[in-house]
Amino acid sequence: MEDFMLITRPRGTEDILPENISGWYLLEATARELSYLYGYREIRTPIFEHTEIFNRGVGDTTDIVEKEMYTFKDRGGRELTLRPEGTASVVRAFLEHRMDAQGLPVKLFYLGPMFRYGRPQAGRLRQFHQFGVEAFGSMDPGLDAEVIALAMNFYRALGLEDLELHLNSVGCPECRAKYREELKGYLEPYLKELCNTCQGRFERNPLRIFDCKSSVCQEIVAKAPTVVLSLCEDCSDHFKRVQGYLETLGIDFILDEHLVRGLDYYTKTAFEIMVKGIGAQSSIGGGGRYDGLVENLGGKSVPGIGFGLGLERVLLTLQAQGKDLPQINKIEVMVVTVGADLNKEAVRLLANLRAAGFKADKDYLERSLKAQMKYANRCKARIALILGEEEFKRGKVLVRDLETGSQEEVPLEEVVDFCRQKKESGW
RNA sequence: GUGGGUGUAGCUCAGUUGGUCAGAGCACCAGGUUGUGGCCCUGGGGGCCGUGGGUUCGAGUCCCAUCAUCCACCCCA
Repeated sequence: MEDFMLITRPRGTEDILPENISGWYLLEATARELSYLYGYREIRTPIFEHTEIFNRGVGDTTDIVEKEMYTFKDRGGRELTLRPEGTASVVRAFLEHRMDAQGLPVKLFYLGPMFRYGRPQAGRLRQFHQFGVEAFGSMDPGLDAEVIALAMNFYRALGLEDLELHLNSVGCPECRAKYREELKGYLEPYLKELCNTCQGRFERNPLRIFDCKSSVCQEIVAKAPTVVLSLCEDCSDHFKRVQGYLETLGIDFILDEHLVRGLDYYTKTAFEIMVKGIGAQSSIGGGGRYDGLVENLGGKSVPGIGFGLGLERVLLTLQAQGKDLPQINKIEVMVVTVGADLNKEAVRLLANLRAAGFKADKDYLERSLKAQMKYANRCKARIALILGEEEFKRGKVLVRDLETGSQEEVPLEEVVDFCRQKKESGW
């Protein structure tokens, strides 16, 4: 192993440093609060699963499965994969624990790291984090709307602006198969004009040609028949009712007939939330219905719907839109000593402050008063409690307000209360 | 997997056609103020100039490779 590897993080991973942690606390807290508000309960599944779960769940013709998974054998020879997304694992857990036996629907949410191997760029990492929800057991289009509303409210709670909700229906296996043939029929005459990748997609997954960014393909596909027109009655009705519920909830959406999600399991409702300003990546979340997935993974036929959204991209968007995040790592009170050895007193006072709920600290480098004050300033402390020889002999402590610069003597035994009062009255 | 840009101090970056080129600002530490932070002044510690080869009397500078990083394609969150 090269030396540099010892202190270099693996490509496409990030250290989240103390100065950047506030945003994560905010996202995680918002996700949890909102989920519970909507009746979703948290589930934590392993970070790796049997590879087969993803092959079967996500679909083995998808890019994710074909070339983006971290797959390895453990010492017992098991084929394992670091999860590239959340849904397959949650469905597996749903089945393994017979969660349907407790009555449907089952509404779950998760928060955690996902892994996909690809060239890193703005908004794309090999280890990234998602917040997602999954709801099992109901075909009600109202549930589709609820899931979408939850996602949109997450962004709104954080103050994000200029989001676009793209909505489509990819139909059920029956009408999709029918549509697939229709689309192929339309594309056939243009086959040679399509870009190389799309020529390959023609047989395997012609719907994905809609996603192609080549202008030639876009032009051809622009006049292609759309999924929506070939939806069966059930799917078409479902789609209309989802839209009706969204309108009821006051959620704007853009009908996007070209929206095709990259995971194979979606049926009927598919959606994606787009935003500008975070580089070439514009999708900060997406999801849809997956009525066949549970059965596919060996369970009974239980419908499901969910979303997954990328927390790094949400953070990038917050930054791009100039939202500042609350600082949670400020020290409130710094205990400072000067003169004779008052360290024991300082330690005692510090303990009392902390017991009273103050974020408090002291110097441990035997630094000068000046250096200690500087440190207090750097820690953004509001108050410096200065223990000086002379005051201490009289049983007093100097309380210095580092923001206003005012300073007064307070009896040692009253100083914690004094700080509390200052804090309660807004310092 | 493909393409392009960039790697010099903890950070942001200067460094002229190869010849004091080891630099600045910020940050850090100390002093000015022998008991008081922020502003100011003075000083200090810190660099295998990403790594390995090559060209040359001489390479931070040119060439090759490699790694890392950023951006884009691809794909998606």
